[in-house]
Amino acid sequence: MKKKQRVSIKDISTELGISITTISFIINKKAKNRISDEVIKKVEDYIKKVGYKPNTSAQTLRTGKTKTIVFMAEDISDPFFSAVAKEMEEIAYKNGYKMIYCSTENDKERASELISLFQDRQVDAFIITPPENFQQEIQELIAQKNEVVMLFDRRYTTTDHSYVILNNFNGAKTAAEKLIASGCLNVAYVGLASDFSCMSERLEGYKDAIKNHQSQPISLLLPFKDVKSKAGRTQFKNLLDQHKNIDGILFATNGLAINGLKGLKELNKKIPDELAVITFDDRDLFELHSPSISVLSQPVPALATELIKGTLQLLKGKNGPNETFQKILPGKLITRDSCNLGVYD
Amino acid sequence: MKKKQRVSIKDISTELGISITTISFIINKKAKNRISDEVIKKVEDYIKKVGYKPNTSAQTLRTGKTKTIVFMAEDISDPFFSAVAKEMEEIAYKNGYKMIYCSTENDKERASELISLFQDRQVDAFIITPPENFQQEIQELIAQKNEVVMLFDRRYTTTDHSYVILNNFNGAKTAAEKLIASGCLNVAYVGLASDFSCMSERLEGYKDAIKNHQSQPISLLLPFKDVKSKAGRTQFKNLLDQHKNIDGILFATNGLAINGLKGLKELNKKIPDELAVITFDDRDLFELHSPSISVLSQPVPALATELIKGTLQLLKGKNGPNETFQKILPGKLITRDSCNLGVYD
DNA sequence: AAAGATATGTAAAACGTTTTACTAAAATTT
DNA sequence: AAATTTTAGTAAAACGTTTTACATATCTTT
Repeated sequence: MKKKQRVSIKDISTELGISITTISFIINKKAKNRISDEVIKKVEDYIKKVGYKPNTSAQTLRTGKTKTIVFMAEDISDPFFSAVAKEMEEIAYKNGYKMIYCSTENDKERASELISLFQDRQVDAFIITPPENFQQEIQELIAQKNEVVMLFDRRYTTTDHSYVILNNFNGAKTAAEKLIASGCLNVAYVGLASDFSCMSERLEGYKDAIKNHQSQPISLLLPFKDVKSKAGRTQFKNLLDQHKNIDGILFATNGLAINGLKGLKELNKKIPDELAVITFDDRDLFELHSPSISVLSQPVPALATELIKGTLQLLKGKNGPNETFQKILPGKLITRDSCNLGVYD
Repeated sequence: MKKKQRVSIKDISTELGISITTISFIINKKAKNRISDEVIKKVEDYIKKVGYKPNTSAQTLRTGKTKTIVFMAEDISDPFFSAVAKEMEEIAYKNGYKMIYCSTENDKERASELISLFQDRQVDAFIITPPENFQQEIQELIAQKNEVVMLFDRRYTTTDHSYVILNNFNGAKTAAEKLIASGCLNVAYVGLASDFSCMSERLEGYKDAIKNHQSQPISLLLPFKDVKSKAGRTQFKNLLDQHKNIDGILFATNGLAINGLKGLKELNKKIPDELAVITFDDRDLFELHSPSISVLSQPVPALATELIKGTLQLLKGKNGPNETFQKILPGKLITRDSCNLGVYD
């Protein structure tokens, strides 16, 4: 019923007999040394009283800024990304920014379309987990300098840009070393066939950990499309078949681990007696699994905080348009029953 | 480097020597019987050529419409809600709408703040899973008629409004009947102490299923804050302790089930031999669990499609501002190992 | 051929801000 | 007391649309 009429600066102006300019200055904290304290107080009180809120579209139209940050995740319904999204949203709002989420599905075309769409909508910043083979597009996006660009989860070593990522090398190394320490003699690595930095870094971390412990690395790199597929599971089982001596597995993502665990269940493999397991990315599934699965967990709150704080800092742009923000955060090994081999020695 | 300059209607106007008005009419498909086909084609071709996209803020400023839909979920990082969100986003974009997500955390204050915030931002529609004790606020929101309001997952039977929900009664009944059919003699219900319609409907469905099979219903209703807590788990264990004869459990939400399964693990209860289990809401965790857990799964794609289609329909507003959109969709029982008691008879 | 109808188009106001360039009065300096 | 600076404030343009009200030319009817 009561369609309440929004009050505009003009309304305040006529009501108080003060010019629009003056009021705008006061609202935007540009009134110091320009407007008397008396008038400032009068206006501020009135604004509070009537609950005035500036019209966002008018502000955007005038300034070209939308106060909007886009988070383009690989898949926003993935618990890892959605948890990060949720944390960021909180901080963004407190700083007067709204966030929009979307998913690339690791699809180049889709990602390009989304970027173009959001550029039309004049967003101020992109936080992106780029799909594969996307370096060129990211470079162009950065070069245009229309928006702040922050990469997440993946970075390019041959381009200078802002990013927040996990210390993937150390994480993988720690996890693989844990498997070795638990008594594994032949640790295999199951990862993604991908140009993502995080994937090569994890593989390198694994290799570094095992180099003095087993004759050669054993790895399976699946294409993205097979992470959750039966075909992927078959390839995984084949690996175990070809290398009967494998007694430990490091999964590079939670998706790979879930599919892998399904495969192990189908093969009736006993964890950890026959095979110890550690995976990247914690999920409550892993805690509840029988046996519970050890994980290299990503520090979600810290990642989210750094991401959004870094982005906001770049948006303020105090250090010029070429400033970058780069953070590499350590993961944390959570030991559960899936790698307790040593216990049974 | 190449900051490409956005082209405006005015640019097109001066370039083509055609008035702004005419061009606007053509863009908005209001040119029929007003402008010659020749001019229409000329303008449309030019627009395509230069890739003109209207400035959203200017449109909003002029029309008061933002082409934005807010999805206020209980927790957007919950797999169920984020899956629904993702599906809706897709369709919304295709229809020229963008979506914003946020989480109420089942907190009244927070929900009110969010609504107020988004009203300031002039969003066009709210899709809401209301927190508890929020009926009054929802009623007021609807009465203001400034935005389209669509409820999800919960509804109020004493207010006329739009909603899309699961057929909770039938779902709970089907699940409980399955437990009975599997040989359970004493089925307990673990739910939420809540004024949510879905919760009372599920409880009723359970009661209806068991009324001719066991002397009396056994139920535990936990407060929202204890769903994931240790305290909740303790209460659950106490229930089992007080009713030694319980041989089947129906969990009303996946959160309750996860915590409950942890409790059962701590008690070393054998599923399904000692205790059969079914829960609402499928998650890959349940498939992977040992034994795999039977679920009453919600039809996520259908729910999402109905939600967004309904909202878009109301936004078009062909049938006046008092039109409502109400859909109740059936769930699907997915039978897995956790209720295969009968097999062992 | 005059009157009316139709086809084709445009001028200008409005949406609500921000910001540049200005004015007028008061205070300070010379 | 004149010149200068400071203080306190404002007018008006601009951002890019949509839409109302109007204008002109052409066609149709009488």
